Amino acid sequence: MSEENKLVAERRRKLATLRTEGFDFPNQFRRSALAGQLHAVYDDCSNETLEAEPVEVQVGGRMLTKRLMGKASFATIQDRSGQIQIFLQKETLGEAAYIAFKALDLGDIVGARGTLFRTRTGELSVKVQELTLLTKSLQPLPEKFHGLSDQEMRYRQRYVDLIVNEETRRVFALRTRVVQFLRSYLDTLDFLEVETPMMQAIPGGALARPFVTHHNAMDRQLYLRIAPELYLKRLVVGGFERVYEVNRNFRNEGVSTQHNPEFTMLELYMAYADYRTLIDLLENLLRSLAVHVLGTTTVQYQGQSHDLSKAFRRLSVEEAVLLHNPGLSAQQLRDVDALRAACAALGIAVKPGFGAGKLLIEIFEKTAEHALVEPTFITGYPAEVSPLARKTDADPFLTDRFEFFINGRELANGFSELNDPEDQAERFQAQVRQKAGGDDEAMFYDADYITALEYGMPPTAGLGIGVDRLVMFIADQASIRDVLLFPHLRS
RNA sequence: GGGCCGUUAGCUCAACUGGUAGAGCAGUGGACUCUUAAUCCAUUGGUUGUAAGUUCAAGUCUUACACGGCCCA
Repeated sequence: MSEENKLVAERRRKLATLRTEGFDFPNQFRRSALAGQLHAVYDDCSNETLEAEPVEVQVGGRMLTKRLMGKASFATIQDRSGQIQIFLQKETLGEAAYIAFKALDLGDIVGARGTLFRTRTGELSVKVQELTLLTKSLQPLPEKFHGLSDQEMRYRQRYVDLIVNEETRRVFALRTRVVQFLRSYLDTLDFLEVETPMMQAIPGGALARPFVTHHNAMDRQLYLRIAPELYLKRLVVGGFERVYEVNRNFRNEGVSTQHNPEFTMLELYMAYADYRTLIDLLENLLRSLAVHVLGTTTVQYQGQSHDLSKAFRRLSVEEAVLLHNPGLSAQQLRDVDALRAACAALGIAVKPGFGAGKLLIEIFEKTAEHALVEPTFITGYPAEVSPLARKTDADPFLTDRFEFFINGRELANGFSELNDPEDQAERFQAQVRQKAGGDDEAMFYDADYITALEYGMPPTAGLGIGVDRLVMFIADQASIRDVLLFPHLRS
């Protein structure tokens, strides 16, 4: 926009006038109370009580509504705790101050000193003795009734969304409580929170395309991490037997309602445990989380009710595939030719290098995953697609791995860790062959990680939880962008 | 990557089969000492996402592009 709009110009004129009168964005005003506290403490107080023993307060916040009359006015100010109404009379303030108040704009940030009272309709309010403009707002706020509803602007100008949309504030406050809960839950179990590199020379721990960056001083290519896994397991080798990390992973893929290029993962590693331990841990964690942040084990998600107090469903990949593909038999699930034919019938594009495990997972994702609506643990993932997981003793085609689904979406992934350094080296080599064959999501060979395993990692299980998706579920949001303060958008 | 939908005043939305773009809020001026989506009177505000095209005439039809939303891969 070449010419600034008239509403902004009007406010700039007001600011220029204010500056000539000495306004300088003052910062000495201090509050004695927040709106929410005042409501909590005094909402039950009668007006007689408030007048008998006057409560003087200093409140401050953004002015969101204004109801002007000739000699008295009401306005609402909002602080981090909520809103409170202020009442301004010409008689109390003096004529000049009252006129100055009338010239304020919605969105201005003010400080008010006065006493509490209750209006005739019973609303707790502050009768203002002195009003101070603290910050002049130059940009007009969205319409007061509908708020800001344009999705793009809500994401691009999240600060405006937060000012005017209570629901947005609720979701992000809830997100913070979810993350706090995850930390406290693990801290209680004697897990140690750690931080590991986000810039890695060898990106590992997941099958995904990495972002590439460059370190100028060292003239080296670095990758943004796709997962913290290999570093966290090095710490288990080091004797940190219970560790976790909560932070960002970066994956160079498309954007959707379920994907953002940077997203938050909680990964935890627990020595002297196996994947079953972590299935139980996750089930308990989710149940406790719901009770802690929502006050109930019944979670409503997009019109669907999920009762987390019941034992979660458990099913193997192969069972799920057989359930949704009546034409396939158990024997065929290990038969490359049969699986290849099934993929062709389902319209799944496959590559020549795909083995039975990879083909099986393709069929699972196409036919079964979306149907996992109720909370479900899926177990028995093929070794071919699980290069860091321990093989199942009785059936080395599979690994001791699980994923957790709600509403057809993967929320978590865990397994008994592969701690045999020679097996791990072979799996890395298989990945390198796939990468050479054109699979740019395949893993690199991480020699130092093998060395770490050669020092000996105790039997260990690990779990990763997609925090954004978990928050989507808990906060009943359909899009990942609604649980990310600043989601990725094209610029 | 593919399909469908959307983009109009600062914001929320109208504008029928193509016929010179309207309302509410916000703003401006005025009235009003208990309002709370305050009310009442008056009033300013638009290169209809961008660029082409069809037409006497385009917000409306066509094409391309940009950005967004939903669905699919």
